[in-house]
Amino acid sequence: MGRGKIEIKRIENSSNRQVTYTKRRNGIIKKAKEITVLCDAKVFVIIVPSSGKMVDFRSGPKETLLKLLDKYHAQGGNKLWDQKHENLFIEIDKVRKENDGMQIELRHMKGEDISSLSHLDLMSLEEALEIGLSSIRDKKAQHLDAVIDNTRAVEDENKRLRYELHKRGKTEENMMEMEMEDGYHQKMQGNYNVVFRVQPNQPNLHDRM
Amino acid sequence: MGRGKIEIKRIENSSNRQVTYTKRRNGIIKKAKEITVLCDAKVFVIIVPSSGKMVDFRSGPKETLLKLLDKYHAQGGNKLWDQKHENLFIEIDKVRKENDGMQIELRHMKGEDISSLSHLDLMSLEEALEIGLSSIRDKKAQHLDAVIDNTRAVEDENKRLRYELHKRGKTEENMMEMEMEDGYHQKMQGNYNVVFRVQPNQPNLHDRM
DNA sequence: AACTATTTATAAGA
DNA sequence: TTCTTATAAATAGTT
Repeated sequence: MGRGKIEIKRIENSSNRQVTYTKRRNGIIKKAKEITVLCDAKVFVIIVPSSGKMVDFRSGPKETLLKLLDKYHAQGGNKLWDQKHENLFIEIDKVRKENDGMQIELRHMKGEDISSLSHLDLMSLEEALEIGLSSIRDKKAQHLDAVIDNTRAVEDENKRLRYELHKRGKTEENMMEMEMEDGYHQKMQGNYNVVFRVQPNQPNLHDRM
Repeated sequence: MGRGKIEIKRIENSSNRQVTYTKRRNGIIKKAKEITVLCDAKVFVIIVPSSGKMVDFRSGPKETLLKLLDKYHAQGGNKLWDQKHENLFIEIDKVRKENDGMQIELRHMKGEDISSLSHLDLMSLEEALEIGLSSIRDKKAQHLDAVIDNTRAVEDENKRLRYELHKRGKTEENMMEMEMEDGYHQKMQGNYNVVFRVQPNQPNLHDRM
C-alpha cells in the first residue's frame, strides 16, 4: 500500500526502516484502538524497536491489562511466568511444612504441647532429651577440664614467676640495699604456693554435672 | 476502507460486530508480523473479544517476550509481576532462615554440633532440656496414674462382675439344677479378688521415672 | 464465506 | 525530518 509494493523482509536501508517503523507502529496502535472501540475487545499491544523507546497500547486501565495477562498466562500459550510462580509457591509450601514440623518437634522437646502425645512418643522424646542432655554434659565436662588445666597452668606459671621475682628481688636487694633487714623475704619463704586463683565463671559448675 | 465509511464507535449489530472483529483482528496480527520482519522490532499483541477466545501474537520466542514484559514493567513503574516475584523470593528467604535457625536449635537440643557453643550456651541448653525432660516425665506420670486408676476401676468392676456371676450362677443352679453337687462354686468361694490384671504396656515404666 | 467498492495505510518522492 | 501522493492493502457492506 504505497507507491510501490514491498516484499515482507527486513528493510536494509536504516533510515527507510526507521520511517517505515514509525508509520506502521502508528498504524497498528490506531487499529488497536479502533478494534477496542468498534468491537469492545480487550487489546494489549507493545512494540519495541531494535533501538529506541518502546510504545504500548492497552485498552482499559492497568487492572484490566493485568487480568488480561493473567488470562493469557493461564491459557497456556506461554506458561513461563506461571511456572516460575508455581515453582516458588511449591518451594514456599515445602519449606513452610518443614518449618512447621520442626517447630512442633522443638516445642515437644521443650515439653510444650505434649498433651496429645502417646506414651510411645513420650518415651522416645525422653530418650532423645536424655541423649542430648548427656552429650551436653559431656561437652561441659570437657570445658571444665580445659578450664582446670588452664588454671593449673596459670597457677604453675604464677608460682614460677613469684619465685623468679623473689630471686631477682633478693639479688637486687643484695646489690642495692644489702643493709635492709630481711624480714619481708623471710615472711614469703616457703609460701610460693600462694597464687592468684582463677575462679570458674560458674561457681556452681560442679553441682550441675 | 470499505463500501462505506464507518464511525469509530461500538458496532451495535452483534453479528456485524463479530465479523468486523475477526477481520480487523486478522489485520492487526498481520501488521504485527510485518513490522516484526520489516523493522526487526519486538512486538507482543494480545486481543480478547468480549466473548470468545483470545488471540495473541508475539515476535520471537518466549524468552524474548518475557524480557519484553520485564522491560515494560520496569519502565512503566508498573512493577506488578516483578513485585509478586520479589515478594515470593523474600518470603522464601525468610522462611528458609527460620528453618535453618530451628534446624540448628534442634540439633543442639539433640546434642549435635555443640562443639562451637560457649559454656553459657551449654548452660541454657541444659536448662531447656531439663525443663523439657521434667515436663515430659510429668506427663508420663500422669499417663501412668491414669493407667493405674483405670486398672483399679477395671479390677473393681471385674470383682463386682465375678460376684454377680457367682450369685446368679447360684440362683440358676438353685432353679434348674438343684440336684447338682456344689463343688465348683465352693472352689470359687472367697476368691472374688482374683481379677484379670491389666499389665502396663511398658514393663519398666517405673524404672525410668 | 466470498466479493468488490471504497476507505485507509503507507512507500517513495519532494 | 515532514508533507505529499500514487498505489497497495484492508475492510464494510453486499451477495
